[in-house]
Amino acid sequence: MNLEEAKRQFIASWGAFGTNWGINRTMAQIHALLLISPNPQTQDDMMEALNISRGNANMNIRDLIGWGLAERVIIPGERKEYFTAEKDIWKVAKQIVKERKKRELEPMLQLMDKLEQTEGDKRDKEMKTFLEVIAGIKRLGMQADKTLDTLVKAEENWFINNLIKIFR
Amino acid sequence: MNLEEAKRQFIASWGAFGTNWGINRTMAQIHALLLISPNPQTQDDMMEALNISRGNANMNIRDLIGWGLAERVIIPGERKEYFTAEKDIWKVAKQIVKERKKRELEPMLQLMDKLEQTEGDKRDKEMKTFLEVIAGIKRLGMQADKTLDTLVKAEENWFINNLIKIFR
DNA sequence: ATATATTTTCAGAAATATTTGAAAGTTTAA
DNA sequence: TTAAACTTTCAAATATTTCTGAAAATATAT
Repeated sequence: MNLEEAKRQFIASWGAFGTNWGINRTMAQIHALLLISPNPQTQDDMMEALNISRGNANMNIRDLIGWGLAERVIIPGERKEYFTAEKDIWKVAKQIVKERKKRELEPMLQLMDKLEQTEGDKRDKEMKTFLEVIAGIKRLGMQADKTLDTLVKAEENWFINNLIKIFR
Repeated sequence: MNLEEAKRQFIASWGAFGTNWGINRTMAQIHALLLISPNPQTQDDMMEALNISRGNANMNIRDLIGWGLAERVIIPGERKEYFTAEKDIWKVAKQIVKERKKRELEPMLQLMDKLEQTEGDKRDKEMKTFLEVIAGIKRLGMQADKTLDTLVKAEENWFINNLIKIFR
């Protein structure tokens, strides 16, 4: 397989992969494109490479920036804006974990706190089952929260060396 | 808040939450319903509780079973099939990790292996960047694969006690 | 100031994913 | 058997998400 074909396949697969994780295809594809581009890209570069419209490109580039996965680059003397992505995959993964934690785990824990306050007879079977499930989710969520917090602060080597050793 | 309202909200939120993770709303809602139901439920129970059609219920119940998150229960003397879900959230989480790993991580690593074979001049900047990204993803993926493998074999307490201690 | 380049917005169009419901299939009881 | 109870299937309908493209807004150069 040659490079062009490999890139094409990487971008397509990354997009499909994103779809399974609630990330829109174009955003994942733009990210993939930036990952494998040695130089910063303009919006027009991406529109052409991925065959997408101006509006779509613009919106998804900005979402990527919102996720902390891409950033604007100023190139002196150039009128257009350029964009790049962090290429260290470990940092990328940490960033994604950090964002999803903030956007999803934390709100979910708040909901559990609220649902834990449900009023009713705790000897009732329905009530008991409900509260146990809520408590279980909360407990797991809190563990995950703590663990991921530490994870995003960890350095890669530290992570590999320790975690893999522990998990043997 | 009373129990009925709390249940309603839990089911709705679980469904919305699932959506962010590439899981269809109905499947997540059925799962939520089973989680908080002390007794096994029939398809008709679920159709009524969630206001969904027969076909939708049937298809998603079977998907849940395919994910190992629900199972059929035979109740002697009853004609209808009943369904339950594992209520230990730690086991549920492990099961989800196990399935997603099999369905997504493993195929992704296979793709990286293939893309790593891309032919071309390794001194070319485009080529170099591409191969480095692929290698990075592969490396992270393999770590995750190993780690998650051990995770799904771990017992909850063991996990809590060790991991949280390590990650301090 | 004016023109030109570039970015952003957003209503409608298109694509994708989900759901319905009726018909076909299967199982069980008598 | 036969019939009733129940489950499964899937084409079409619906709902949801994503994408387009042209117009508006903004920024930059002359």
